[in-house]
Amino acid sequence: MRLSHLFFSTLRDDPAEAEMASHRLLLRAGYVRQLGSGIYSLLPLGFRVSKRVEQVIREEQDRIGAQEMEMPVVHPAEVWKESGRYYKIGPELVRFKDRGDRDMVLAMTHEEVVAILLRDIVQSYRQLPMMVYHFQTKFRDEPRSRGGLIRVREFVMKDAYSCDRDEAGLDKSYREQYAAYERTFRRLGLDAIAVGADVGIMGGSKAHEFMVLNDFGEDTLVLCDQCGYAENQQIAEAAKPDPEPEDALPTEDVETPNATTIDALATFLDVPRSRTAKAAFFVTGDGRFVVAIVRGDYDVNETKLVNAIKAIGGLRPATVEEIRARGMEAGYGSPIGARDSTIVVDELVVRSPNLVAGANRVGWHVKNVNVPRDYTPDAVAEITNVREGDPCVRCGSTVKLRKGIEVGNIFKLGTDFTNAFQSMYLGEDGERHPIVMGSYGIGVGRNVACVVEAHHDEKGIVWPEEVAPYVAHLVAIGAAREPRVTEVADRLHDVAQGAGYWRDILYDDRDESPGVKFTDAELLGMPWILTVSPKSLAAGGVEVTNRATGERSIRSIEEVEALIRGD
RNA sequence: CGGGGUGUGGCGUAGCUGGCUAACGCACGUGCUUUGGGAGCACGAGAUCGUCGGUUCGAAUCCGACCACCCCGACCA
Repeated sequence: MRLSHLFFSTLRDDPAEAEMASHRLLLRAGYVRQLGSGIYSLLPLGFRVSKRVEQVIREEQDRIGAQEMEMPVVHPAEVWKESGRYYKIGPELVRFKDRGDRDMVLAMTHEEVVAILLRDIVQSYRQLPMMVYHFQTKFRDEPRSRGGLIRVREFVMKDAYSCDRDEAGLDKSYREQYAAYERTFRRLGLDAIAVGADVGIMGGSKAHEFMVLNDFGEDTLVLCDQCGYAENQQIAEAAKPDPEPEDALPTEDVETPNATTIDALATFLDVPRSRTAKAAFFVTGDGRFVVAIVRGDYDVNETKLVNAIKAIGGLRPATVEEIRARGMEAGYGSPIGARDSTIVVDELVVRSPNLVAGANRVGWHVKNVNVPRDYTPDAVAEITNVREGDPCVRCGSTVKLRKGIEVGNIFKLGTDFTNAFQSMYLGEDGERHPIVMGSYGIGVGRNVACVVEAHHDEKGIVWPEEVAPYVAHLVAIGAAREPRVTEVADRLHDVAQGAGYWRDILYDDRDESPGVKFTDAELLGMPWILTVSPKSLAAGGVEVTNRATGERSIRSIEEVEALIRGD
């Protein structure tokens, strides 16, 4: 590919909006362009990288016997109504009408379609197990996109679906996908770790997320170096040792002016935050009012809270008015005297005697509050976030918290979808059974961005060979002075056509100064930079530079041809 | 949706407080010179200053509404 005709342009200045290295470099080097919030075009270079990433994923899916296919982006809404997700999922599911006034949706994922296909196609246990996958555009109208390709609204995802006779079969498929994912991310040059995760809108019993550590990550991971414990903070269990036992003392009102936060309260009363109880107020998607109580030295984990009370439609923070309407006071809140509320208490609070809690009047708290003596919980559950330095729930050592980006996930779906769609097979026993499903996703563009996050330097991108858009970047210098330069460079470019794994090389044939060409070559990040110049020819051929290590050497033209051919 | 911020040629910005010819660097076109690390000179093209409305003799600048984008939160590959 001649750079003079490549549809791209490099930027000398950093784009103002790009904060992450991957976003900045992909924009500057001409791989992607933004069209709208969370909506990107892939320019030819970006498209090639994307296809290379897909190819790695494809090979690893094929290796475990998954069959590639393709399912549609636009679905009749009936499909999503039948599974119930049309009603469960909020505005991130884009709904519209076609010309016949029929409800339609843009697909966020494809469990429904797979279940329908299974219903049509699979009749007998002999057809199982079976795994399918496709690369397809998803549209999710996310509340907020961010980080360039890290979080977008339209993106291509590899989603695979395993279909088994029973749980044991699902376990096997799940393990195969787990292993395929480990191989996939290793080949992409990503250090991904698998963490246990919440099942979210997918339902099902078990899920792992594959994470790469990154300060811009949107998830917090709880990691134990000692025993290898790794879970998403959303579900990681908090190990909370028993407090010192004390006799329950009588409650006592205490005036606490302006102590609307735990920090202010603890400072004012000169007690540790662990001697206080914190109240957080939420409203569920279906209108229930929830009071969550945790000890002052912990934070509420909303995922655990949602799961503890099976909140429909998630949670949103309650307003001051809503809190007051239930007999409580924001900033001075506790369940004492609460009305029309679901009271969920962290189990540690039940074990902690004589806490300071809100009095539900402005400027006042209550000392020596004890549960269940002073109020009655509707539920007691473990609903706090693990904190940095907490004891590991598995081995007792100390955990650390790190930010991570989710590059892939695997879910044990079970039979929710196949039951909803009556996707049954006839078993050896002559009975009809629901097919047991798993689903497995990898976001292609996000992985491209993560590869750049992991593989760049101050000059630009440094592609691993496995995903590089081209194996080599050929730079011709001093062609005006020495006709042989053009002659040799053209020849190398010709040799590259259709040759080797990459089928082509990038050839900078532009009439630019050497500085511009070298700078662009380093920005674009091909694994090998080939320089043809009067100097290199005099020295015996072509200068070959390894972009990653900076090592350079002069090779004969024949040797370089062999490199390009991939010999 | 709540909070914060930004919209001025392709990119990065100045100008806005204190209204009056829209400026600078890069990129772009032509010519000459230059050619192993973001070249020089000359000439040139390119912006109804996000949109709509208001104030005013006069608005990029002041006021209002709207739109878009970015950042922080609530959600996910």
